[in-house]
Amino acid sequence: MSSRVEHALQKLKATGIRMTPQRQAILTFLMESMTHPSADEIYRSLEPKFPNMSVATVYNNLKVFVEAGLVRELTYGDGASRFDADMSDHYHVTCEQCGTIVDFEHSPLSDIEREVEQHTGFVVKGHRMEFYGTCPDCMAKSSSVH
Amino acid sequence: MSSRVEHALQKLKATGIRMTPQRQAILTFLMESMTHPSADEIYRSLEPKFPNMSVATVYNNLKVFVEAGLVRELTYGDGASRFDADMSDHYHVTCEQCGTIVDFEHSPLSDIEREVEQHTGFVVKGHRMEFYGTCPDCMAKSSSVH
DNA sequence: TTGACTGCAAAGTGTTTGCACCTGT
DNA sequence: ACAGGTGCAAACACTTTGCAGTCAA
Repeated sequence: MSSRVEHALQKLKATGIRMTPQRQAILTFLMESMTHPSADEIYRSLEPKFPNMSVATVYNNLKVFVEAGLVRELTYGDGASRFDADMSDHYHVTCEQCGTIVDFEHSPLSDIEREVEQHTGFVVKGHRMEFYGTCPDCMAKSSSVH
Repeated sequence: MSSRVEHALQKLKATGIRMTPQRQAILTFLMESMTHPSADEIYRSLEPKFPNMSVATVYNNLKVFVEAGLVRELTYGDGASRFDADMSDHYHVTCEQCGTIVDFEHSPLSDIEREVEQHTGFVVKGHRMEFYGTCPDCMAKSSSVH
């Protein structure tokens, strides 16, 4: 298990949150995954290891993680929420064809946040930016259809 | 009725989409509204005028408008989608306390889109940015609680 | 030991769909 | 006339909740 996961587990323990095999498996899976999985994807991925685990447990734990500040919930137009255990500042690029979500590292645009504050009178705590388009794979596929 | 609404109705007609009182009312309400209402809010707002209209009709028509490029669907973490008939480039500022959504005019960040393309190989069609924080009203309320 | 967690099933939301009837063009 | 729209209810997908039994600390 990576030290990142261990660090997260420590953080949970410090908050008085109990450690269970399911909880640990869900968090580990999320932290080691690059694909921003949905609750159902997590559920199905862990099924071999936890055949009796219920979806409710996945949802319950995701909520615990989000509240503990370990995980971020991403909502898109389509169906289910996706979950991201990478809490560093980064944006997402989504393929409209196949649904792939890729990270894009970029320093946060704090200057534009200040602009928003000046124009709206809000106190801005953060922002979220999503790009959408077509991924290289889908581009290749559609261009090969002559 | 504003000329903006009339123009939109013309656009629909040109696409071969039939005009009905319900459809017209939903579109007019959306275009004259500043609050990015949800389907249910639209439904309830039009209830006095159309007591027999069903929610399905609201959803059906919103889908028609989105497909016709007249309306944009906004999804947030919480429950329902919200709909925005302002198709100009702008971003949204959401109050985490009361849920108010305010528009923020800003020239689109096309330079960062190009950056994304270079780093990810995607063809980027657009982006969406949401700011979140506290609105002036809620700030006043919380600071008055000594 | 005991409060927190799990699994299950049932309930809740928001949205879509199937179908008979109706209406705009 | 008739393709397309409406209203209604049932179906859906995702998520939450209630509860009895279980387990980590």
